[in-house]
Amino acid sequence: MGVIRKTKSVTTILSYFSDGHEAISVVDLVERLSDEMNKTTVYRVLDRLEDEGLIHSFSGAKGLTWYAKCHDCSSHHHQDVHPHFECKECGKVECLDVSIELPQINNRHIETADVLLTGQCDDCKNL
Amino acid sequence: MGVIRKTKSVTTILSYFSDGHEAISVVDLVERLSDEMNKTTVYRVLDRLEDEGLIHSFSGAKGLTWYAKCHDCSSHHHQDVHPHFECKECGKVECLDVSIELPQINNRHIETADVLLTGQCDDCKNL
DNA sequence: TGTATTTTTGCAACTTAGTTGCATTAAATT
DNA sequence: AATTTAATGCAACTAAGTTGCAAAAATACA
Ligand SMILES: [Mn+2]
Ligand SMILES: [Mn+2]
Ligand SMILES: [Zn+2]
Ligand SMILES: [Zn+2]
Repeated sequence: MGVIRKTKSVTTILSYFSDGHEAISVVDLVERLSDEMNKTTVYRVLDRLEDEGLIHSFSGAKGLTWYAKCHDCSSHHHQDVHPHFECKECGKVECLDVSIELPQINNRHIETADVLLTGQCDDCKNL
Repeated sequence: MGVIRKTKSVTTILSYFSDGHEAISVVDLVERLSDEMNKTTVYRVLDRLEDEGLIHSFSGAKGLTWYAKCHDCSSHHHQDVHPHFECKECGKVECLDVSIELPQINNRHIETADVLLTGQCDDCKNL
């Protein structure tokens, strides 16, 4: 338990995740791998990689699912709590290297905070 | 321009929005109104009501679209920037009466912040 | 080795939220 | 009342994601 099998699909998909902070949408990945593997496989491999704490998923502005590399997670310890940013101009999505403090709200017990910021990325700002 | 026509559908749908802060998912609304109006009508009426600043939409944890009443918006001025809360136990979704300050992020121009908090609501906490 | 067992993959069919085109109905303008 | 405009119903569609099952690949183990 707790070790991902490095099948061909796994290796291929992992190679799409840069060490940086840029995310990939599942739709994009399915499209780009369409003549290499089935979309069901893409979904299932991403699922396993997330279970093992290698990548994490979140929803973008249009409700699509995005994945990005985890930096300090494992299957036991999922600790990647940061905002995500989506550029309205070019559509790029990235993890922000900022930590989120869970707000205290009256009469509620807050467990998670999903923060999605949108605006213009550096490239698009300077056009 | 800028005035919603109070058709039967509009009145019926508006009656589902309490003056409080609880949200309704579109799916739920479509289901509850299923023998009264077509789902396309529900989507279109919600759309119009949002355009006029009477309600606002956002995505819940499972990617569904939710709507809630706006408190200080109009068709000209959409100003309802607050976090939303989804209870993991009972599924209730509500607007939180707290304002969000847009974070400053290096090299990016942030325009909007969507914050979704999840956890336990008051009712579910005390079970 | 070779055989049995387990895991992964492909494929087709399905589910579900949301959208679109078009004809009909209702409301507002004149 | 006749004309114009906006709202609705309906059926068909789109797109993301899921499921069941059989085939293929990887692993275990005699
Ligand atoms: Mn991230
Ligand atoms: Mn709200
Ligand atoms: Zn950009
Ligand atoms: Zn609750």
